[in-house]
Amino acid sequence: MKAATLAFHPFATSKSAGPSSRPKPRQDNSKVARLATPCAKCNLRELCLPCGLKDQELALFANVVYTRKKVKRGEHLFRAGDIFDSIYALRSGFLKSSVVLEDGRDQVTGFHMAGEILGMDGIGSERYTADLIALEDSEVCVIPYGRIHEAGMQRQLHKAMSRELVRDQSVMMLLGTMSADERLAAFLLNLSHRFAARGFSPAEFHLRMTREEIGSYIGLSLETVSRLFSRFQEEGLMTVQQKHICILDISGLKAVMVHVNE
Amino acid sequence: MKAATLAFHPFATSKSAGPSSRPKPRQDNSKVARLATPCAKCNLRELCLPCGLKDQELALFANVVYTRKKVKRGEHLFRAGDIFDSIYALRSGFLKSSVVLEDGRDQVTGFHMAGEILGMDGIGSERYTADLIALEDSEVCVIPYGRIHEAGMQRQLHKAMSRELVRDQSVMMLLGTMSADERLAAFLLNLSHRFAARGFSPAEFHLRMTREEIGSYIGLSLETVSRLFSRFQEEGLMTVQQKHICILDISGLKAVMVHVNE
DNA sequence: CCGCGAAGTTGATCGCGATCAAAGCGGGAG
DNA sequence: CTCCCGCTTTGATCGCGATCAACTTCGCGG
Repeated sequence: MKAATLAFHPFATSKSAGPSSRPKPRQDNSKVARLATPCAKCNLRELCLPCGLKDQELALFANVVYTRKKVKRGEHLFRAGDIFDSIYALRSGFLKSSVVLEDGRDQVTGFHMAGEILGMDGIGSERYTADLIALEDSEVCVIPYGRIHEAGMQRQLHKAMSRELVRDQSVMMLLGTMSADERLAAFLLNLSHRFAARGFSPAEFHLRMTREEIGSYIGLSLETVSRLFSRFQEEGLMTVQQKHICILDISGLKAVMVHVNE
Repeated sequence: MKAATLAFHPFATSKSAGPSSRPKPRQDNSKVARLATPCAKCNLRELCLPCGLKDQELALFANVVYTRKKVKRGEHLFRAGDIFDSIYALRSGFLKSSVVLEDGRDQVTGFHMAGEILGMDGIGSERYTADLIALEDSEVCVIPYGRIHEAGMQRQLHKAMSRELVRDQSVMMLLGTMSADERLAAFLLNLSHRFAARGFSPAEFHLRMTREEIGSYIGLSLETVSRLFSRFQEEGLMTVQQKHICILDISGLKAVMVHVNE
């Protein structure tokens, strides 16, 4: 069911983009500036929204997606309440989404890596409902929602949204029924899996987020997250040096999720 | 932004359906049995998927939706793993969705009432990912996913899915950052709001689910849910007699969510 | 090079909510 | 009607994870 591992390096693609003098996209639809890397040549096309399209359809889609946008570490791609007009395909980098309650409490609701689609929460209400913040310098493709039908992309969009619904289900599961160890183990396994699907090592990677952000996402305090990292290390499941993670015993981690509570 | 209160009673509509000899829908597309209540006459059209469609488009949509299905209390509409082919519009009744972990733990992931769309989690993987179980005798309209485009309903579907994404966000918020009192208060306010949008009293209603199901949904034990009901009653916020709920002080309930933790 | 602030680690304590247990209550079947 | 079973309530206890606090490490800019 899972597609074969892809061998490319999306996080290293946007370095040669040149100086900051990027041309404004023109309003003239009939003759817009083409992307240096249109979808047909994009490393992420097996993973991104156009996934599964034929060449012909891909060309149509490329007509709609002709703008890129860079978001520097710490900056917002958009904020909750901004009016919705586009969804975004993450080309490179790493972002988090978070929502804020009236009283100031906030929670991280997701971490996003290359190939994922952002901003779909805005379709329903014409406004985005979450903040999207870059955890490292990132680049997205801008997909104007109003033109999605031109490309016959509705099906793909349905699928992307549906997959997000399913992901939310597992997070609800995690927050609703799992103990602290299980949550962290599940979180790490999820990251590992997603890195692997992008051609990176499933065992060794760099955390882009702080302990506090992890804790917020999985419903724990930052101290508990830190303690669990230490304990997993003692138990030989992994090594942790700051944000550099190395999973030594994947099946051991998986076992945490069943063994702990017997 | 919220539509005016609607005055109808979807939960009382399906009684006169007669004996169990309901005709099988025919395969012949050109001349299918028409529904007794097509979308154009349905009480739920302001709330349901075709919401916002013009008469003409509505007629197209009604061509696609020509089957109903009854689900008795305790029965499944579908199960996690079943192959996906249709989404469903809930016409009357009340259902829960739940997912099961390998080790048997399960969690309720949602409660659903008239006008809501079910099964969208299946679009991404061609399989449903949750169990859908009726908590009272219910009736749904069957919407074959493969024919959705005929009706030009993609936009509406996007919106429905997006709204569900946003709802999931608030559940994650609830599970991730709220205390027990806040969770139950938020849950009650949500129910109240949804009943009101369907023309029922926002203050007085009947819970279709058990304490255990509530607890599962909001991440608490059934005992804690029960204790909180008792406490809210002592505090004069509401009355509880088994499953019959009466909210006496809505703003008091809202205040629980900020006042408790100062 | 040093100094400073942000991020992370570790320890000690406390309280919320889970868990175990036992007693009411209610509704449906015979 | 009565019995029975599932749901609910209430009590007593315990443990996980939050919180408060102190200290360390890292990264960055001057």
